[in-house]
Amino acid sequence: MIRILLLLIPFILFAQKPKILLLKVYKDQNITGWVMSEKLDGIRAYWDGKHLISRGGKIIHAPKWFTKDYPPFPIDGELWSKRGDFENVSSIVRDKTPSDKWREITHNIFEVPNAKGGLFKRLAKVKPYVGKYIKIIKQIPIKNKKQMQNFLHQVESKGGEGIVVRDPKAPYINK
DNA sequence: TGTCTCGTGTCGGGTAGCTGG
DNA sequence: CCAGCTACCC
DNA sequence: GACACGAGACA
Repeated sequence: MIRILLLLIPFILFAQKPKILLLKVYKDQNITGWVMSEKLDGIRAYWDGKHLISRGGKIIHAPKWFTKDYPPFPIDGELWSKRGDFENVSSIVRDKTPSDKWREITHNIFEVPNAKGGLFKRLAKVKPYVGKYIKIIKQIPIKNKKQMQNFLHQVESKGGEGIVVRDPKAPYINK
């Protein structure tokens, strides 16, 4: 129906590799008190503390210098460059022998697996590591439905894919 | 019974990688 | 080097 | 990801 996506509260565990949370289509639930962010159209990448792993569990060969300052704990986000550049990002990121084009890429974090507390507290753990390549996706508190619709239209007008809304109080459950 | 939701399966545009000629 | 097919991304 | 279907849940 609508092009808004809702983050699954209890999420699904992937076959073996990454424990990834998936998105559901926004229905019409109470989202007051929730947060929203732009849904970036890039490549999902999970950092397990040592390697970047794709949604399907494949290792993403990033240059040494790209992951040099990554944290020792897991973080999850989207490899992205700019709007409407998915094919390019896909190409860069999936190259087995990484090129200098990785300079264009940023890893936009939206989750910190295994961390305690609500979303903001978890994301705060990443702050010391934010730099040229690691970014934290801005989470905007939702005041009401209208404000959310405005944000969605704003994102779409800029060529964005949609927005993600989620409950910041929900902990990251590790099943 | 009709409607809505959710899980599963298939297909598609596009690129990387492997192999054989 | 190139065509054809598989594997992955969303 | 986009669709198409079918099994369940619900009123």
